[in-house]
Amino acid sequence: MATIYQVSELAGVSLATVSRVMNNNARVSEATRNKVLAAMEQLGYRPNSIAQSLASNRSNSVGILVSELHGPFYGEMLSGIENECRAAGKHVIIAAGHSEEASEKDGIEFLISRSCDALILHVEAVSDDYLIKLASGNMPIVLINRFIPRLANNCISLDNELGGYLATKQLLQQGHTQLAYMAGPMWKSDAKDRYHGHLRAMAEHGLSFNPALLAEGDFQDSSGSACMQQLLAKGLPFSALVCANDEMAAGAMEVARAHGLNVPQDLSIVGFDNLILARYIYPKLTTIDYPIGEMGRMAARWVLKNIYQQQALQLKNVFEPVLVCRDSASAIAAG
Amino acid sequence: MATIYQVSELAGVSLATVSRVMNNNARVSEATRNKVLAAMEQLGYRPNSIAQSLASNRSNSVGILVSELHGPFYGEMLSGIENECRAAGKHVIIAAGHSEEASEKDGIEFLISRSCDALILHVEAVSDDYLIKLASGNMPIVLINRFIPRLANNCISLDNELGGYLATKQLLQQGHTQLAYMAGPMWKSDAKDRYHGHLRAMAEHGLSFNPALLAEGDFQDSSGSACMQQLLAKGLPFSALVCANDEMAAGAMEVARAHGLNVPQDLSIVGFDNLILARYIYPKLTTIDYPIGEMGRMAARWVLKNIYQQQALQLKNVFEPVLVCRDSASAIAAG
DNA sequence: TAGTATGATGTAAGCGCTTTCATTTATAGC
DNA sequence: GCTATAAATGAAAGCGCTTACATCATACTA
Repeated sequence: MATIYQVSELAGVSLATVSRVMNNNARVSEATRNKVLAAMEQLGYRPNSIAQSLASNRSNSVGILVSELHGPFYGEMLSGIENECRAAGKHVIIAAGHSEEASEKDGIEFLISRSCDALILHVEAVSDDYLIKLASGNMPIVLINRFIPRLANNCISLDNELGGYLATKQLLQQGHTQLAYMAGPMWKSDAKDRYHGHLRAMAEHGLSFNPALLAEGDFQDSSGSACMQQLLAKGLPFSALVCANDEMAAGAMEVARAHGLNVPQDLSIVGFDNLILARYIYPKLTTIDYPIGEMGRMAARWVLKNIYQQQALQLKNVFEPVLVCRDSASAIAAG
Repeated sequence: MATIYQVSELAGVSLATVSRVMNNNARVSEATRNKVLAAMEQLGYRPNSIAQSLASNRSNSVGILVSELHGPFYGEMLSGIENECRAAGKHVIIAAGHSEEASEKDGIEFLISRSCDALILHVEAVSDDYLIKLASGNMPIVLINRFIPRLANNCISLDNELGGYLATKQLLQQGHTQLAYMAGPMWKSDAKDRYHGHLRAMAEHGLSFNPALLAEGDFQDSSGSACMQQLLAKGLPFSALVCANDEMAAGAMEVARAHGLNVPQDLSIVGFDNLILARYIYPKLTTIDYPIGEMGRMAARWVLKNIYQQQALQLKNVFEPVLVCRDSASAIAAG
């Protein structure tokens, strides 16, 4: 690979001048600029971005930490971020945190040591305090899907409570009165918030929540199946089920079908996230849309605006989920 | 951030010695090593990997180019690669090529300029020649899901032809004789190979292929729906449909259902890829398993073995797909 | 006991770029 | 034509590391 030095020699100018035309951050005469560009062209010169980063202490790359690289949810998010960054000439470096504290911290350290200019984090296991401390350092961070009051400006989050509320309200409005709730792992704030939304809707309709109709899963479809088994085993009647995410809803639906229950005639089900699979399962899942791709894009914009000085961008910190009506929930049968 | 210099000062040794304990590639006395480790600990030292890369001309990171960041297929693949690399202390830098030649080349250039030690590429738009030329340079590359004879050693591929054959054969063995085929975009080699497998199975069973029962889609579910419409519109009878991938199968299934066809009673459908969605759609999709996660892992191992000298690893270049029987294909109804 | 491996550590020259500061050259004002 | 000012360029010092190579101490050999 040609280096800046060879370019400068060929063009008959100094290193500094070549650097100037690359970065166009200082005046260079038109004639010199052309000489340099020609030399670059001729040598097939490509700047070594590692060296640029070391020298400038800026890497033009933003670090992203997600829980997993697979799964529809993170894929959408990554894609949103990458698109936006790429369009602005910034690059992404990705690490996975696997929802484990040690691994998340390790990933963050890695991204920092990689000289990222900013970090976009989707972390779950790490504490608020840790993040607050991190944010007070000199690495800018933006948090996706997490809300920490003291870091409100750095958070791009969804109103999960509202989502839980909307999901439940839909069922209530369809006449259901006996609802079961399948929660996500309660140590995750989104799982908790969604559950609280559910409770609020119930209360608003004057219904008391029956703890026996609550099951706690882990957001995976297998746990949706397991929870459904549990719920059914209790023998308590319920005509509707609110699931804290789509995957558990899919697992639950399968078990329901195996038990001879028709969805939605015998049991209405509402999910949460509006993953791609919600359109594939049968019947198509009524769910709450989580605009994660859009939120990823917004996080990227946050970075572009705050770190790369693209002032014009409009930011939005909290997104509101909306209900997507499909076929898995219907009005309760007469009687 | 503390630098190696401060560590060396605190420990009372030279820069070189600190570097030696970090890399453990030279003997350092136990006493010195401990002093250095203690100093690192005390300062919370983390090596600056940019500087390491620049100095050593190795980055301990492998570049990955995928077509898209979202979608179940690439997610699995990325996840497989990341897991394997992470376990070996290597990191991944990801770029998306969007199946466009310019974009793929650009991504490759980016990864090269980032001083990756090797590249794992899932490219579709770029020519064989380009890749052969690239491989002859000094950046090691491994290709996933693509087979180029002259680069056979660098290819981790699936026997797509066999997959197409197996899918078709299953249907044939179930007694079907009138099969339709829904292909992927024929300019993609995997789409072509799968189709050829189909033809081979047909020929083997003495059946001639009816071109009117061929539809070419683009691997997306919407095109699966569109192709199914086309096929149905022709009014030609067929009792089974082989789809070049699961997503088109899902789209096709929906349209079939809308036309009052029961799957599999009226129409058997076989997909390809065994994406996660194959288990979610109803009826569950009979399909060909594409072990993409495993192949990603293998690509990572290729790099570990060939670039990072982990000799012990066992490599495998071509994977064989297997049939996964679920509920969307059944023996043809009597008569 | 001198002579020689051998192990442990230090010295210093880069890696390819950015950026400050100094210097040269062009432009304008009078 | 001569100075004051601005514009264009060059020189050189890093950025935080790695890695020959040199040096020094120690342990063996004969």
